Amino acid sequence: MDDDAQVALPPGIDLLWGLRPRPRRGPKPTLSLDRIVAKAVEIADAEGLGPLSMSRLAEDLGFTTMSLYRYVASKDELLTLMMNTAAADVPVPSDPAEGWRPGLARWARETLVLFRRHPWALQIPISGPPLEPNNLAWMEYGLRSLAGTGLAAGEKIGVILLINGYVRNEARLSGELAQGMQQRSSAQPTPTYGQALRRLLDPEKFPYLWEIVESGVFDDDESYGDAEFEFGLERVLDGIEALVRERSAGSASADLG
Amino acid sequence: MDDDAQVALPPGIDLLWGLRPRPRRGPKPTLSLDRIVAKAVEIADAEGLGPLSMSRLAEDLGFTTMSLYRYVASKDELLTLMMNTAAADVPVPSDPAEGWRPGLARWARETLVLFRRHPWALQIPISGPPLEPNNLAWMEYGLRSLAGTGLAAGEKIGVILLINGYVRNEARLSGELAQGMQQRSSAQPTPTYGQALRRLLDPEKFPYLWEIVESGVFDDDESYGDAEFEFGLERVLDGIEALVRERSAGSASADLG
DNA sequence: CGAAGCAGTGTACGTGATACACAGTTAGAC
DNA sequence: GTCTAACTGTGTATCACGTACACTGCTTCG
Repeated sequence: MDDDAQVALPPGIDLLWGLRPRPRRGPKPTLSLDRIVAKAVEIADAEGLGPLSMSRLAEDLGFTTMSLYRYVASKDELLTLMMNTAAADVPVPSDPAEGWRPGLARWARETLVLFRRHPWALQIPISGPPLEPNNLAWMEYGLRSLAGTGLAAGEKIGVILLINGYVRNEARLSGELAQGMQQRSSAQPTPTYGQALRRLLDPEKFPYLWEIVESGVFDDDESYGDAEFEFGLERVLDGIEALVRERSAGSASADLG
Repeated sequence: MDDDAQVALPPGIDLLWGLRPRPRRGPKPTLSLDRIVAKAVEIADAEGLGPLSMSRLAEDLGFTTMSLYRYVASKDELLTLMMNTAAADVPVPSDPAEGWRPGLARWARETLVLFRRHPWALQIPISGPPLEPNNLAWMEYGLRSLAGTGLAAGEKIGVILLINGYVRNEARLSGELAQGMQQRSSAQPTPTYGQALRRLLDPEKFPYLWEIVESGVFDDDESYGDAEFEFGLERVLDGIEALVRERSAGSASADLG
């Protein structure tokens, strides 16, 4: 009648929270979970998720493929562990006097750094809200900034998800762009986005798009930089500020009663 | 010295724009590209991208696996074609008198419908900006609303990408939630997000998250609905409105000279 | 009318994830 | 101290999947 192992957790989550019993007998392990995950992250950082196969990973570690399965139940589980590791560069506790807005902005920038450092983290298929300890710590970090705002619980989550979504999207866009540039500098001649559109588009059928193409914005590779990120972030924060003001006004009058 | 086939386009793009020569001799085809892509979309809509294998697809069509390769160069190409088909429910030309804000809001809602209908479209690995005709038409549709705003070309693109990103994120979130609910109703007992967090979290290490957990928002499956979408959308549009106002004020004074 | 080009098929290969059984190793039970 | 269960690293095997290649029979153009 213990309720500990009652409900199934997604693969790898129990391991991350130390809920999986450690082996007691047997030979000293030569490999280790940490080394496996670290190497996997290293490969994914450098070459993406595609070239990361269990055999490739094992080879880079100097072991056989199957040895990895002594530490990891499946590749799926490995990906979960990698996700947790990617979020391990845990942000410093922010100054409590910092306002919610600079706090969230800082959170957003650090999240962007995370996704730039580990672009594959955007492509891991996610089956639900995060349960990895480091990812939850990251969320906690964001929530801390909202503590004094008087927002309802659901609203706080909404704000966190909104910003996280914004950052993810920016990271994805700049990642795609970087990928395009990389391809262009490689062997086969891939055209610029602007070049491709000029060749394909019928100006009469796509007048508005054509106008943009003609402006030349699509021709330089440098489009999506930090300035765009900061600008969009401010827009999103503006929207949140409206909500915060509304709530703090309401709760202030209630508190003053 | 023709410059037509000079530069390489991503796989499938040439086909979509009618740039691939049609075969002249040989037996009458029994299969067709349209049927293949339609069936592929059907499978992906119903079961996701995972179960969509070339053999499964062929079987459902009543042909052999290899017959598909008479119409499609690779699975990658097939995915591109599917993407284009997903965006085929082309939006009606909007009333030109409609303001930019309701126009963009409508565009956002229709994009959300697209991603709800074809959740797999969010998971197709994208290597760059869209080149599929229907996806470009979709973009064009969004740009039309921005015609009278006086925004610069780069800003218009930024706005379009911002909204598209917001919608993608909301669709992803509600998709994940639906997936979780589906699993919960299946055989193995998967816990609610709230249940899982209650079991894993140390309230002292995650005080802010714990507060949310205690509030119960994580316990009902109904969290992410249309109300949240509309709310967040209005916030994003608020941010854009600020930009538009700034630009129209500037250009107005310039135009009046 | 004859051959070039093409549709659908069958076979085959390479890769990737992973189940399973085996040999050597180690920590406790007696 | 000894025995054995538990465990590590490995080799082998299987299955699913994407796709190259060669074959047969049909169609259309020169």
